[in-house]
Amino acid sequence: MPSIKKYPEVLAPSPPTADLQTSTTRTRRGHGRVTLQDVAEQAGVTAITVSRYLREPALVAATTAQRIQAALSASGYVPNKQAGQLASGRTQMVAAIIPSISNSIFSETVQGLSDRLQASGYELMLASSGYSLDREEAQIRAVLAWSPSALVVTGRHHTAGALLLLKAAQRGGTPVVEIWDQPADGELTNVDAICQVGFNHHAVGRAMAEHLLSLGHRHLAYVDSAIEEDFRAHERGAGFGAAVRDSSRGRARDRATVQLIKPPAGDAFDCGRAALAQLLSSRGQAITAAAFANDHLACGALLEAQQRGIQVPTQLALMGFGDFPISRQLQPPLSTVSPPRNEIGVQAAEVLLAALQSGAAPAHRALGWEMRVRGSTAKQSEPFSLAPLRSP
Amino acid sequence: MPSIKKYPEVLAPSPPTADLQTSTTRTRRGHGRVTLQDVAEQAGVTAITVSRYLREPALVAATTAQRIQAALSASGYVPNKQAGQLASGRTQMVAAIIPSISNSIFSETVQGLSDRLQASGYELMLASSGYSLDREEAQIRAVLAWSPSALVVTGRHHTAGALLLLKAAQRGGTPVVEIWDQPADGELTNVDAICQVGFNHHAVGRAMAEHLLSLGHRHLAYVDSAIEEDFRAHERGAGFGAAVRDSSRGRARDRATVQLIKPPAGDAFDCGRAALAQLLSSRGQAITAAAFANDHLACGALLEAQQRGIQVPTQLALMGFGDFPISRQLQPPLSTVSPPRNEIGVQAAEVLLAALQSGAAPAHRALGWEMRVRGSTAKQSEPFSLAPLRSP
DNA sequence: CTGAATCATGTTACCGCTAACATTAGCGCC
DNA sequence: GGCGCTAATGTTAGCGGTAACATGATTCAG
Repeated sequence: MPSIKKYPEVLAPSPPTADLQTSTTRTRRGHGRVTLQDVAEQAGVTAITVSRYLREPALVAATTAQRIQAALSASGYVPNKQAGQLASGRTQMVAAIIPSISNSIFSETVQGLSDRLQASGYELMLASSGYSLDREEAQIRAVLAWSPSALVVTGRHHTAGALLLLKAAQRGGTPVVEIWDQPADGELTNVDAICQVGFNHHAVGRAMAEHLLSLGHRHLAYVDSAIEEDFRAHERGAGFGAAVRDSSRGRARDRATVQLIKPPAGDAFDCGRAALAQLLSSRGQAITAAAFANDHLACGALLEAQQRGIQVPTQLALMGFGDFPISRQLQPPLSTVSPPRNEIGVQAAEVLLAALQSGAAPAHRALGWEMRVRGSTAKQSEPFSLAPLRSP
Repeated sequence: MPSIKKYPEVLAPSPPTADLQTSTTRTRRGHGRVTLQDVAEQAGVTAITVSRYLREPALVAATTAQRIQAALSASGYVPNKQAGQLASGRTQMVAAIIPSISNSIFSETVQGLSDRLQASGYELMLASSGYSLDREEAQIRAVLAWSPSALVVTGRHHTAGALLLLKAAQRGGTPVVEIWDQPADGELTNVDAICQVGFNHHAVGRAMAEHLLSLGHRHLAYVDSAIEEDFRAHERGAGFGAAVRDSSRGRARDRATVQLIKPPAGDAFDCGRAALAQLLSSRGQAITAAAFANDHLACGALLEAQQRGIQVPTQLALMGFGDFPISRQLQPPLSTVSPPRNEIGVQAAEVLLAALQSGAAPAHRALGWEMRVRGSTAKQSEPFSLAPLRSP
């Protein structure tokens, strides 16, 4: 008596959705889902014809198409991407690894990326590294196992191992793009470098310094991010410092000074508040203007200044980076640099989609940013040296 | 003369990473990646042994394990999840669909979800519906094609089609969880309802009203979200209204009134500012306290009040929802309700992981929230009726 | 009316991995 | 020394699709 081979735990005892009989020839496995085969049987064709109908409807005859369409909707067929991908070697998925999902600066980029990709039929697989390069490497490794169509990583700093993986992926035909960054001036961009969609943070730092210098400030500070691995913030700081030093090159007097302040870790607004205290207690010449690694820090300082009765910008000018919604709401509104948060995501998607279509390597794309000068760094009617900040 | 069948465009002309010869028997396809087979040949075993080593190292002999390990690292093998999933019927991926990625309230939930899932070896596939139920349905359909291990959707409002898909998935053994929501009081929860991890927004609305009523306010307003499909905000409004009306039930005098205000769409802070204007120009009894659909709206109103010289909370008490970082920074700090933003993600992940392990349906989980009473609704020394807001 | 071109569909052989079962070797023990 | 038992590895047959090629039915030029 032939024993009926039993299915491994079939999770759905009831047939899925509609009551078409599952093909009787099934021998061992079968995960209990409606397959192309099932649809094809119902429509009186073979699986490949249904497959064709789904991918290129023009290839099947109109009458067949109708029968297939009917069978499809009757069965509630859901294609199996895994199978399709395995067979075709193509996935319709892009993996992205960002430092933090909850950080608003990246979440808008993810939104742009996701929207643009979905519009072209790609899914997004998201991982966050928590600003750790080691975790980033592990996650690159993990997502590569899904054979993504393309890969998005944040910034141009990676572990050696991660870089190997990225370059190998690139060579293997999986476009890779680094977002939110561009090499600093003078840094060599070698040929097999990874495509970048972003902007030069060093230049942003310079521009911030130049803005403050142009207003007559001579004793400046840059309040860096508390996050060790926020390389982009550090780089803006480096640019800021370089610009200040350059401005005094060859001068005997009226030399500008710059101080780098590193706040303790914690809530960004609170960090900003703490940084203000440090600014006020700076030894030597009193600081009259400060740039911050991001708007939250700057807003914290601005609010703290308000509470301490320090006049902004008269006694102390402040500016941020990021152009967060809150920044223009405060009194005075915060001067800041507006990066193309959403646009970076959209452009990264477009660069990747173009590369996927053409087969060529993705192309760098330098994006613009804007300085938004507002009340917190408004022009002074009086020169600063005449109204110095009295340090407490 | 037997013609050699050519490969379809192989994207990587150079062999991947290491220079082990690809198996010579390959006939047609082959996407040019290192396979288990390749590793197995190098290690002198068959593919299944390598597969076992990777999944359950204890099952292979120590000496074999060493050879396999050597072959693995020499080849730079990256497993093919698609193939593994197709064969095993199991994916290590959870799909989540949220209204908006860039909205900070959800991004923290996604962070919690992602972190917890990754800790258990699951990947996260993310889609955002842009607060549209139709797009949500389309995206549920799309992600189901990836046979996710589990599915996360936001809220308990879905199109009829989406609901069918979700229930079918659930029956098919794919756990589904709705986050950020719980049914309102009295709403029937039928048996095959979908698991929910969140809290009751109606109750939050009630609590907000009760807080304001307990401070002596009698003329209240709820400023709703400008987003049509922010059902949770509407529900808090409904709870708010119900509590106000309940408080006056059976009373002849000193009855409380409530007004629902819908701000125009736009930047949340600006909406809040505009809402303040509406509050001040309300006909009838002057409003002395307002609750907002979220902290951004409330902060906007608070800032606008500051600029108009309206005393908060003396003339007008304000409270928000969400407990965003900025809220406790303003002067006066904003009273608000603190939802378990991150915790919802973590708990959703745990509920799903538990369901996946046990095979049982995921369990509901009601999460707590806290009211944070701060300066913007501080207790009055004088009863409010004696210091009414002079409407302009 | 015939043969080439075209259209619509089918057949076969995989993609890379794993479940289920099969086999082999080694071991202890009466 | 043969038996059962376990440990380690192998064999087979898929998972559910799709690429490449094959085939049969039409169409149409000459």
